[in-house]
Amino acid sequence: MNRPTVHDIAKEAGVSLATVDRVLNARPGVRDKTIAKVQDAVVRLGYVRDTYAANLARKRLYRFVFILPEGPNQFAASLCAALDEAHAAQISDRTAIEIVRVPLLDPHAIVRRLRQLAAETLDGVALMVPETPQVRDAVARLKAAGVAVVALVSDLPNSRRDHFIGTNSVAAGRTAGLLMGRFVRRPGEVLVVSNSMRARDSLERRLGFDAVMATEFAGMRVLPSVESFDDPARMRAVVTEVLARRDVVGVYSMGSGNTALLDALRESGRTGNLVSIAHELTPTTESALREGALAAVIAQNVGHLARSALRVLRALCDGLSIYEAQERVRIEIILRENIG
Amino acid sequence: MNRPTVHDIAKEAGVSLATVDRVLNARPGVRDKTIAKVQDAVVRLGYVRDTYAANLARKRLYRFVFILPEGPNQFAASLCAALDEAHAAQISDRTAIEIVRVPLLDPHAIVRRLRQLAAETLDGVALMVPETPQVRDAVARLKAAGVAVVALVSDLPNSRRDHFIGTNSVAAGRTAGLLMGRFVRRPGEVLVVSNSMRARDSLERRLGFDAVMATEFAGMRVLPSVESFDDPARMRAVVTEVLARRDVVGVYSMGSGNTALLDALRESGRTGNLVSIAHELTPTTESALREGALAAVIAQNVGHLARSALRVLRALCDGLSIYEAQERVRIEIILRENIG
DNA sequence: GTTGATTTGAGGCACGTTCCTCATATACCA
DNA sequence: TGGTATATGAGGAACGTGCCTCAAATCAAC
Repeated sequence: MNRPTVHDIAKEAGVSLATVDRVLNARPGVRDKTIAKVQDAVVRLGYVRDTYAANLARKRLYRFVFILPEGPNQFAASLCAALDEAHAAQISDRTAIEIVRVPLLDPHAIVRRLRQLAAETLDGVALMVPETPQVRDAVARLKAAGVAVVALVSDLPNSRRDHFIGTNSVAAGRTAGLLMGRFVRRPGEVLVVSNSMRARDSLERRLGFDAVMATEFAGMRVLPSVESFDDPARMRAVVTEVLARRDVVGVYSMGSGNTALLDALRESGRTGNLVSIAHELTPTTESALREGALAAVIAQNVGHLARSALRVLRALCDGLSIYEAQERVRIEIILRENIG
Repeated sequence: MNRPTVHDIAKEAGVSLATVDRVLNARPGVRDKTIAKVQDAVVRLGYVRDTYAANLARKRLYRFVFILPEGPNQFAASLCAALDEAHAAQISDRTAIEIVRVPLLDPHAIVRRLRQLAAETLDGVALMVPETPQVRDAVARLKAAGVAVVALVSDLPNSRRDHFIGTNSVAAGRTAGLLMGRFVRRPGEVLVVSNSMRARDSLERRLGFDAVMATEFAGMRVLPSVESFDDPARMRAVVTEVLARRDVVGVYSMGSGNTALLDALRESGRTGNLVSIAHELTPTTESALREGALAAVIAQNVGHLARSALRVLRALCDGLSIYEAQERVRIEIILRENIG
């Protein structure tokens, strides 16, 4: 009736507790035949190790490192805050986390930092960095050293990462496109801005956005992406100029840098008859939503990202299966009325 | 450095382990002065009981009952499935759950069922039922018997429930209103349908919906609510008639019964130039989204509801604080592109 | 100053697991 | 057949907590 324990396994397999333990923890010195007997009993009884008791006995401490972009990135900042909060709330969790900020645009710095991580003192790493060959190598090294690796927010599909925690950027872009098409009430042009089209996320969002706009809202012309390269002044200047010269009915901001964008929009005095859509809920985008300068925000819940990353890393360390339904990060649509 | 244990508390307070145990578990036979000494040490060291070790020691089993509406309610069905899934995934959790379906429209049956619950064999109850005086009394009885009580999906604000897990219905209605106003492209009338306006949720959704429509989209006229009383035939007939006679540009479905509504809409052949918005993601609404018969669905994630209910009930049983950020259920907007 | 009640201390066993040690049993090889 | 290497068994201590018993200390009231 009750959950079977190691004792039950020992009895069922007709071996001693010590042997069961050796098998369960893959320690050497057991004949294959005996291993099979034990594993058989495990299956028959449906034994599942009590992780908490095991962690108690071995005084386990999960040591995780989070690699996040540095710089004036509000999204990364709120993700940091969410991580701290999740970590504090799960204080009973035997988990130590370290957050490392790296310059996003310098792949070598990222890899240098990854190399410094001593695999012996590390159980898992969560990475929010662009995929480069160097990063792929670094991931392979970590995996070879037995460290769990998850990609966070932005996937590393061609690396050996164990798991990706985040949303599908193409679908997010499609969602933005659908909202844009339905919100805009007259034909015209749509301005698309981004920090840098080198980022995979921006590319994929654009892909999805364009696909929907082209097939379903052919009355609107989507202009080529305008890049700001993390320079607020440039963002302001470019946006101001385009708004003045062209018949813009919508603005889609694919990346960060929304503060400068919104300043330019407000200055133009056209927030009233423009549909603007941005990504990620930050203090900037939230207040813009409330005030009406942004029509919608496409977001991923940072709290969810943080908690998922911690849960998935732990499951990977324990060799447990991952509860996909809980870890799927949803593409959220935030309007003025459902911010809370 | 490490988490303090009861041993550390004993040392810090200058008392024995037994006394610390008596204080922590509120057992009698300790002088007030000594209690204070121990509690002081707890605060000084920041002691937090290791719930897992405690549960291990006392072989704790959490026994929860979920009261959900019976009948052909797709939302309740998917909530059931989500509960089963959450429960299975958290098998290591020493939790036994029982799901009881009650006829929603019969308050007496609900209360009769609640009376049958033996408080001695029960740690917590989650209720998804309309608030009536009888239900309030039943909640008070459960609380008096030391049972944790949470309201699920639909709040019981005037009862003694410990917690509410769900969304703000007024805000959900406002969100629907905002979407309706922005999606509809010409003046006209909006049809609002509901199973029964006696349900608090429907009333509150209508309130929010009307508020937004009136203040921001005055060009549209919102018709009085049409009630179907859980009768698919009636729903079909009424909707078909209204669509034929009036200049309807949008349909807002506040409750369940979407299958019949969608049948009527499809039959009318007007899904193409109607904006229809419904609540809750079910097989019916999901396929309607994909096919374009529904423009949007306002939803709460049933998986999240289920997991939150389990977590909150456990936290209540253990006297732990609730991690609000994780338990806040969001008002989700689902379009064709972000269903996943 | 004694009595009796209350409060406190000391310790042990349990929970399910890990990780030891030490002794014994079995298999293999010469 | 003996010797050696390998497998297995038996048992114990520990992790942090709960819960129990029994004895000792302290206290209040007489």
